[in-house]
Amino acid sequence: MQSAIRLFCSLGFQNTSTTKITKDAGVGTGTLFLYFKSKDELVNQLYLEIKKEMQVYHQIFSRPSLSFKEQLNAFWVDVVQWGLDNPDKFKFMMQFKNSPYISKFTMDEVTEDHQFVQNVMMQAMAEGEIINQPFDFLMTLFTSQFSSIIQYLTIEKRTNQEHLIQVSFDVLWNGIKKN
Amino acid sequence: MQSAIRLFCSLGFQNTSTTKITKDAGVGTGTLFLYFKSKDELVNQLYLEIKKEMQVYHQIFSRPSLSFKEQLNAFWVDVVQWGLDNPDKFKFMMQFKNSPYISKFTMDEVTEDHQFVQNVMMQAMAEGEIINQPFDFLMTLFTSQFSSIIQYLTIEKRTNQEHLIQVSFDVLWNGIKKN
DNA sequence: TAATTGACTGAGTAATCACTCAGTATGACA
DNA sequence: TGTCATACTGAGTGATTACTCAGTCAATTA
Repeated sequence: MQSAIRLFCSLGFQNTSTTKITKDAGVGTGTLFLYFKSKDELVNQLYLEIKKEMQVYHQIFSRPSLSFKEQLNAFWVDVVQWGLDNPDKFKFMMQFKNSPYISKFTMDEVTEDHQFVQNVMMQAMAEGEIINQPFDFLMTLFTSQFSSIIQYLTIEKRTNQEHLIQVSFDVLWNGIKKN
Repeated sequence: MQSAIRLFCSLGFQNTSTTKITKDAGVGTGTLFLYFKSKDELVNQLYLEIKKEMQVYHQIFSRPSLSFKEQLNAFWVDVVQWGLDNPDKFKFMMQFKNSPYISKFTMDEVTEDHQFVQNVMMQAMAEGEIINQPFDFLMTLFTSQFSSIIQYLTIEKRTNQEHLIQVSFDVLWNGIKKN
C-alpha cells in the first residue's frame, strides 16, 4: 500500500501498473491480487484507509468552549500540518477527488469528512459571526483555500511555514467574517 | 478537437482512447493521425489553443485608470464568466494542470497566464493596499479560490450566480487587503 | 519422515491501447 | 476517358495492461 501511494502520486492512477507496484514493493506480480481482488479495490482500500486516518485526526478538535474562530483556527492549523506531514497521502486524496475512477464513494465524502467544519460554520452563521451565504458555497471557499495552502507549502519549502499557515487562515476568516 | 475536449472531461485523459474520440467525431480511426502525430500532440494542441483563447480574453482588462481593487474585480467577474460559459474547456485546463501528462509546458503557464494579476497585485502590495506576504503565496490563494468558484457554480446551478461571483471576490479582497 | 497447509510466485492470457498503411472514394485536370 | 492528387478509412500490429493459475517453497502437523 505504501508503494501504491508513492507511485500513484508520482505517476498518477492510470500510469501506475500493478506490476510497477509489486516490483516497487519487492513481491511477485500475483501477490497483490491475494490481498486485493482488483486494482480498483486497492485504490478504494487506500482511500478508505487514509480517510479513516484523517477522521480520527479531525475528532480531536471538538472543543465547544472555544469561539468559532478559535475552533476553526485550531482545526486549520492542525490539519494543514497533517497534510504537510503526509504529503503523499494528501496528494493521493486530491487525485482521488478529481478522478473519474470511482464515483460511489465520492458522494458521502464531503458530508462525512468536513462534518466538524460544517457544524462550526453553521452555528457561526446562525449567530451572525460570518456572512450569510449558501452553506456549500462557503464550504467550497474553505476547502479550496485549505487544500491549496497545503499544496503550496509542500512544494515551496519555507522557514516561516507556521506563520504562513496562520496568515492563510486569517485571510479566510477576514474574508468570511461579518463587517 | 471538440470531441476530444468533451471526452477528456467526462472520462479523463487516460480513459479516453483515440478510437473513442474518432468515433465520437464520426471519422475513421486513422483520420486523427493525419492532423496530430500522436495523442500527446493532440492534448498539447488543445492546451495551447485554449490557452491562447484565454489570453486574448485576459488582455482586455488592462485599465490602469481603475483602482487595484476595481481592476482585479473586473478581471475576476469576467474570467469567472468565461469559465462558466466554457465549462469543458475550463475543466480540461484544470485536468491538464494536475496531470503528469506533459511537463515542459506547465512551467511557463503560471508566468504567462496570470501576468496581469501578478502585475496588479505587485503594485497593490508595493503601495500597501494588500498585505505584505510572499507573492506566489498570494497568487496561490487567488488562483485556488478563483478556480474553485468556477467549479462550484458550474455544478450548482444557481439563479444568483452574478451575486455569488461578486461575493467570492469580496471574500478574497477582504482577506488580502490591509486592515 | 511424510503429509498438509498457506503464503507467494511469475510466465502466460485475453483485452485494450496508440498508431500504421495498403487501399478506397472523390474531384480536378488533360 | 484516363491520370493524378488529396482526404480519408479501418483492419491489422506490436506493446502494454489487469489479472490467472499451476506450481514452488517453507513451516507446521501427524
